[in-house]
Amino acid sequence: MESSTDLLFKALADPTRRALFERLCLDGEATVGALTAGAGISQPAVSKHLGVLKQAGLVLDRHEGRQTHYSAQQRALAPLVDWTGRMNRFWEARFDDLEDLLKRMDQ
Amino acid sequence: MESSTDLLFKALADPTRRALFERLCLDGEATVGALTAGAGISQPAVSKHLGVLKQAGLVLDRHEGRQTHYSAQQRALAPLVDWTGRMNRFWEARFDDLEDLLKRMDQ
DNA sequence: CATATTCATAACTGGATGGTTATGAGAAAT
DNA sequence: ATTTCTCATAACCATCCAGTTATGAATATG
Repeated sequence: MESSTDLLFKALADPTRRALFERLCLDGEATVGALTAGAGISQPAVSKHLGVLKQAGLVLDRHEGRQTHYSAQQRALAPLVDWTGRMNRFWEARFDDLEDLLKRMDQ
Repeated sequence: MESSTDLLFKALADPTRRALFERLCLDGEATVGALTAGAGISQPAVSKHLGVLKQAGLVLDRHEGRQTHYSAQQRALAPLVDWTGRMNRFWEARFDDLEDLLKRMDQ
């Protein structure tokens, strides 16, 4: 079983995939053809990347005639934001402890 | 050439590596032996993971006698936080635009 | 000095992964 | 109906990667 957080990190680990997601964030919805034009790789490769992003919940697809429009689903980044927050909270906590210690030493 | 952001994402993509980093964040400094005890994999595997984390700037190592102490360097998460921020800003911006539009329509 | 401990590195292996070309499915156009 | 267009999937390949065992380097211990 693979956790959804794991899927998320793995999906974003590939730079080509991140670039696709970034473009969708910046420019909004785009077709596979449009995305392929700027990606520097073949259309099937782009489709596969989009499949991975979709599985991670990072993009949505919408079928319109013979083309598929993909769009970013920024909400899917939430677990990543939460995780970094948790990791940093401990840092801040330890920082606060240090401050407390210094304060107590000052008295 | 591999960007430092890329190194960061790739380093965190592996669940074993994330677990090691999380442990260092939670419990602070630890030796390779201690980390190996809880990792469920061989010591060389742990050492390799720590090497990857170190290269990504996520951990620091301190040699003391014959043991090496590793500690989390939470600051290294900054680019990740920035990136998620940038990706979400556009979402918020578009959200703000929608709010503006609704406001203007309301007048 | 000899031995034990702790970690890092080397060499290897199986499986995942990112790319390719070929092809098929479905919708539009002629 | 045939052709064209857009995308997804299949099959394949090279490379990367996470794990292993074996071993060496450096430090502590007897």
